[in-house]
Amino acid sequence: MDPAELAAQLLDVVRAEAAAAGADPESIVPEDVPVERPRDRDHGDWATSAALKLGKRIGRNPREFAQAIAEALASREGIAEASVAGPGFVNIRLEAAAAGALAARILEEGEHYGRGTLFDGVTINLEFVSANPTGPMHLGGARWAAVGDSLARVLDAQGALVTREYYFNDHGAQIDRFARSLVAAHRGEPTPEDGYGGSYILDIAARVEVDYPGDLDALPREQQQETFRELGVGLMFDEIKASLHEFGVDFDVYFHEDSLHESGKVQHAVDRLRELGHIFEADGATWLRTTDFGDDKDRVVIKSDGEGAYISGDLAYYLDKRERGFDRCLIILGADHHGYVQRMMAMCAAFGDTPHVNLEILIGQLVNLVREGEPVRMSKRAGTIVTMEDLVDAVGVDAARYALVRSPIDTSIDIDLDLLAKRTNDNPVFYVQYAHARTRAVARNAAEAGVDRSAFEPALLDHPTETALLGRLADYPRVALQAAELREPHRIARSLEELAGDYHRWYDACRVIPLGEEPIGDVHRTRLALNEATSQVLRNGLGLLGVAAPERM
RNA sequence: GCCCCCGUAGCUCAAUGGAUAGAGCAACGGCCUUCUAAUCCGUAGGUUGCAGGUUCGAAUCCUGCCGGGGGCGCCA
Repeated sequence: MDPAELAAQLLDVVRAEAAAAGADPESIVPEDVPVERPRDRDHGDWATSAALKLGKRIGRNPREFAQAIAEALASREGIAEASVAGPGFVNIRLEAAAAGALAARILEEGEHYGRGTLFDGVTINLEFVSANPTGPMHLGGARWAAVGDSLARVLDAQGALVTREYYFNDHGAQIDRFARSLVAAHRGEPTPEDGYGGSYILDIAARVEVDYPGDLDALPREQQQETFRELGVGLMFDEIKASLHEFGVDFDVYFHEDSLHESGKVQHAVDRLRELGHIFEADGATWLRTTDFGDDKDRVVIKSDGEGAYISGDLAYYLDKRERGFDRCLIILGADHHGYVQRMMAMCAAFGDTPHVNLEILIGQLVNLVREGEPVRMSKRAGTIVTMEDLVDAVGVDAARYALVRSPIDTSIDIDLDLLAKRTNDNPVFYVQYAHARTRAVARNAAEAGVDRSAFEPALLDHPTETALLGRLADYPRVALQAAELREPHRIARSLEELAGDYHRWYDACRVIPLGEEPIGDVHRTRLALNEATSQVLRNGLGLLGVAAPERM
């Protein structure tokens, strides 16, 4: 029996009890009768706080109500025991056979176990990273790469049609500064006041010199800068793409901001908003009346010099995404951009869309670099950045991705490269990966010893570590669903760590391959199924994180 | 000044409004002639920043304060 079946039984029972108390059974919805994993395993396999939640509503004392639920539940098939505890919790213990049957189901469903239908058929555009091509990928970008890619997988597992998109900002003043820095490097001049330092500028400048077929110094200054801009941005972008690919993150669409301006999409978006009556002219500029939609001030869309303001690109980009047919547009932004959320939502509403539904912005906190306990200020311009490549070199792709995806995005995280490089064992990714490698070792040894899966007797899976392991496996689909609902892939990682712990404890207590002269029995064959089911769920979960599930370690 | 995020074990961090707040690392003590000891078992470690409030129940929600980070342009 899995939680969904138990929940159905529970709802049935609670509705009957509610009716007996004179309440309308249909007023009781599944959300009122949660099936939870008790924190303390001694309390049972599952628990519900339904009596506490509903007691007042239907006018019954919670403990008495819980007692009635427990009694009705205990007589149901597959349930070994149901009892009342504390202020009105109902603790439920399943029969071993009912709990153990899950192992067979997981093996049947294979890589589909844990997938859901929350976003069936919904088209989602997930934009993340979108770092400016003015320098290599830094730690912050690496965090969004890890989180964004994992979130895409988590949403996909709920049936969504996800497009991973990178907004490539190749238009505007920052790019100009980048180009001027390259020119300065080329000429051996010092870095311009507002330019970018760092050795990578010298590298890129040198590569532009090699790539350019003609004589750079024969070009007029303006054209020279334009050449450095075009080639330099291209090189930088290729480098970013390569780093991301190395990191296991590939995008479906790399969207160039320049194309918005060149193709008239900015004008199209402004025209559309004008039709809707949200545009006005003042002080020689064109404005969007975002204050009608909750923004604290109106925003300039077209500056008085005729150039589009930054937001004009966002307008055009958002409209373009919607016109490409995406139901939902998700954007992961760093905390340094949180000030844009309000105006972006206002913009979304101005187009007639629903903020936080058609457009959703996830604000992630920053990654701090720490060295010997002291924070190190990272600055692209000063060249004191730690790149994604540095991180990968220090700890490897799996450990890096895992470390970045294992925390909720609204907490800032500290990365100490020296620490990670020295003591890579303190990264829990190895704990989880080791559990998977162990399942494979057991499988290999079982095959050699002649333990097969010709029998499956779930009632034999009655050891406490087996009950615990099965409960965790049963809980996995709920975690996957929750990760998608809350856009929190870190929940997958945390859950896998718990699963790995349950597996290691089971491994320690229950043998798949008999010892010595002991004959192979159905208990061993059945345990092999549990081993394979655990292996499958670990693979599925690590797959959602984009972290490898090794055969050996 | 206003806005957003955070404050939990020595460290890094978890925890749908639920029961005795949990993991990993670090510390200390145990288990390998047995499917991988990167495992497992045990000990120690806490006024969940502070003060109120909401309720059967608060780390979680509300208010105020303290501390840390970030943001508030016709920059991008």
